[in-house]
Amino acid sequence: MNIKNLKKIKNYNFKKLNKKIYKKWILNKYFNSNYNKNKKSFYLLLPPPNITGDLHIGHILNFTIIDILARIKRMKGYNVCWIPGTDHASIATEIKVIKELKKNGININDLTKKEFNKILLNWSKKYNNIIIDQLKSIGCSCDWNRLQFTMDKNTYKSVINVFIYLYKKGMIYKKNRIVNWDIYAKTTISDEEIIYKNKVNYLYYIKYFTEDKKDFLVIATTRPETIFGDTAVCINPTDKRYKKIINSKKKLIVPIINRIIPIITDKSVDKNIGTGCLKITPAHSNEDFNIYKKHKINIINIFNNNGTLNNNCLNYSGLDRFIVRKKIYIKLKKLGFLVKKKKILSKIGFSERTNTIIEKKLSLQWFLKMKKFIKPALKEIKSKKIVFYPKKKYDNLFYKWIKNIKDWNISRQLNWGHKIPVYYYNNKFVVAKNLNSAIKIIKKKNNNINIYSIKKEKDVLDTWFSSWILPISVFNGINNPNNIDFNYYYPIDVLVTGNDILFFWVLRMIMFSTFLIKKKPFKRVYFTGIIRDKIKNKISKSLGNYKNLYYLLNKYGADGLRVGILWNNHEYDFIFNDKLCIRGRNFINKIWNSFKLVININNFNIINKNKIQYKLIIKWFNNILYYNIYKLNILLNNYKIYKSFILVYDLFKKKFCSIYLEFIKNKNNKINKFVKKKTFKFFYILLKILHPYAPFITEYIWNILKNKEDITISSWPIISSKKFNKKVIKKFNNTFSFIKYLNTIKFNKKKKNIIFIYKSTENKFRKNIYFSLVYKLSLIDKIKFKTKFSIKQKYLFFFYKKYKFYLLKKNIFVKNVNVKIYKKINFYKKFLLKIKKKFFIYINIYYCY
RNA sequence: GGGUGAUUAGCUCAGUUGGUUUAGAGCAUUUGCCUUACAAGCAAAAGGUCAUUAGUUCAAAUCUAAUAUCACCCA
Repeated sequence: MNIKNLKKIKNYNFKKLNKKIYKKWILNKYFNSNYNKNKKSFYLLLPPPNITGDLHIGHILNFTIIDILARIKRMKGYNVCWIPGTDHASIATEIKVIKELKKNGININDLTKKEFNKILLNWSKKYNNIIIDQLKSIGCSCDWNRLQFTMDKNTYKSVINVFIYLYKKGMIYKKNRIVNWDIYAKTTISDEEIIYKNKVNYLYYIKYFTEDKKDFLVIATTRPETIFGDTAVCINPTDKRYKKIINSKKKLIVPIINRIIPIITDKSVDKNIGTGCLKITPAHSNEDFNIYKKHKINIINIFNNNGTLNNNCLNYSGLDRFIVRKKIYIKLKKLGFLVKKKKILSKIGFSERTNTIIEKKLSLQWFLKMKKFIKPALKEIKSKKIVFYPKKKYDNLFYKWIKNIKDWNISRQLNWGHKIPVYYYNNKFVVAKNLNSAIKIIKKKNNNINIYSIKKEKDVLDTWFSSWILPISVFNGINNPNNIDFNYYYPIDVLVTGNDILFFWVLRMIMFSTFLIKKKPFKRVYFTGIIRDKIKNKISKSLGNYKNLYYLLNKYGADGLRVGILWNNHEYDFIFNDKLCIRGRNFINKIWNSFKLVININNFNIINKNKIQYKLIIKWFNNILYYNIYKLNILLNNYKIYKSFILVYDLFKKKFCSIYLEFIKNKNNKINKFVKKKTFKFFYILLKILHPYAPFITEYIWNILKNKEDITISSWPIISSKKFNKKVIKKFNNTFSFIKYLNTIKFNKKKKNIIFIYKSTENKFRKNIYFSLVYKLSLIDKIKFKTKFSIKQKYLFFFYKKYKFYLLKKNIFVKNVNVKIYKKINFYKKFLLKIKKKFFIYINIYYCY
């Protein structure tokens, strides 16, 4: 592009240019990474976004941080391999698609399984493409040759192999247990997918009469509709209130259904909850199920999969659980069994995905034994070889989780996901890679079997079953553990993720990797806070409380968006709004305009004279630039991304633009050769350190200035502490703050202004302040040193730090003399009071003696 | 109930192992400026019992304790 034309362009046109720039990066294969034994590897993994929809601002924060790390490491000469991918998100996607179909008037019950699967597949393709396009538009420097999808052939194969491996080790089993049942999705869900909410509820007190109807117990329950599943009433054996009735060994009659049930005793019953009598419905509560196992009582399931009551519930079968609750309440009241109804506040579990109340239900499911994962994972965490940023105490959290870990329910009653590799025949089953190998195994056991009677397991695996193997499976390290790439790159150098999936994903990856290959899955974990909306809700796909990414990109540009989102400390949760992006865009604009000025300087007339002020300002910026880059590298080594950005922003805008450029530009269009050369040098270095944060605009400017070289593959500046002098920086800082102070004094601009200072402090003053800069940047024309002052008539004195200086009265508007001085006086008055107070106490004590 | 973190300007937040400067930015507000990089800008002003109370110290936004409020995680 012609440089003269550039001057006319007011703003950087990101809409036109960003795509071109990204294409160029891809064409030059800058982001592709291959095995290279001479280079240090740097492995990054994109936490795969769910294909439930497009990306939101929470993803952008996460991915921008990864990109910054990737770009810096690449410039530092590492072989950076950033693997992108998407997650099939079995339950989340399936629910989303069902809802979407419903909107269009399609009921999934009308579709065959094949049709439904086809729709799911098309959905996944569509959103895969959108997500990839969005990742590219924000400038993510991923290796697209290694793109992953958790339902890809390779990952599928890995998942199946892991399942078979664990099954052979005896760690996977099928059993009837109490699980969390989502009545809308009609599947089990994990404990972690339940959200507990405080809700107003009622406690119903119900009379259970003894068989001879002479006596009764009062039972308190929040769920009267479950009386159909009652098979016992349980009391704490130490509860004195019920000693008589327990000893009488009478049995009870369940109201309405008139079932006869025993009274049993168990220490696990809390005497203080309700009346101390607990009705036992073993099929619908974990605690009740445990009691059932101990005491050999009956078990009765009363719910259908959709939350209605089943055939065990008289004429209530087929009705919804909450309708039955109301009906039972009325009936109990009518028959005189109800003692009272009490309002209480209780926590009720909702499904994260469908927002329906979770039902506990006895169900035949696949489980993974977790005990064997504990030891190796604990060992890794205790050794503290995995470093967490920001540095916080996660150890206790991990220990707590690991200690309380239960067997993992890995089966889900869904269509979308990895099918469990199990084949049934004659009420038995085998575990096998595919149907053919299943047949072989079965035939060995029973030659007479009819092949067509063999049926595959319908259930799929929990989404997280493919996620926890991901760091290994992306290199095909499960199917082929000896491959070069896997051994070269593994483990991940930094995992960047939100702290909300610490348990779901981070801990499970540690458990899997340390168990299977006895290696940690990552060296470091960088946690970001969670982005919230105006009312502090978590921004998420399921809430839909975010603006479309393309809207933000069109309005503020990728660079503006990246910079904007970095402007808040993301170590904690923070609230996002558009103002951040405006700030980001304005900063990008500043970069653009500084570029225009630098080009302008290129056309200035060269002069040989070099004034002392220019020498000084270059000395200053030289020092300040190298000092800040030195600090920047320290911050980056400690993974302080937010602070690093603030430093770069401050250095560029406050120091370079506001001070340096303002200083050297002039109306005469003249510049010294040395100044010109230095200015360009500074600008190049600044572009380099800006590049990871704002990759597009810096690349574009670099291309123009450096004649088509690319900044992406330039080298990162590394500065030794010898390149700057802290004392010099301090002297400059003093000078600037002195100038700032002087500028708060209202001078009479028409007269010559002279500062007078005591001769005795001259040396100190000269040591700490550059006079020539003071002359240039303030209204002071001269600094003079004197031995005597006639204060009252002529002069007014001021304090700057330890220095006392004088100005001629006639040169100042006396009324406007610093208000802040009075503030300081107030401060010292208070300070004095404090001391007096202390003295007073002291004197009092003295008098006591 | 247990755990973790937070409380600084009207709003959103920085503030390094206690002292480097009068506790800093950005937005919003007020004032002055279309100046040859930038009005998406420049120059400046106003705005703070650093949640409260006590303690340690020559010195506390920073360390300790208690209290209050809020957020998140777990049961």
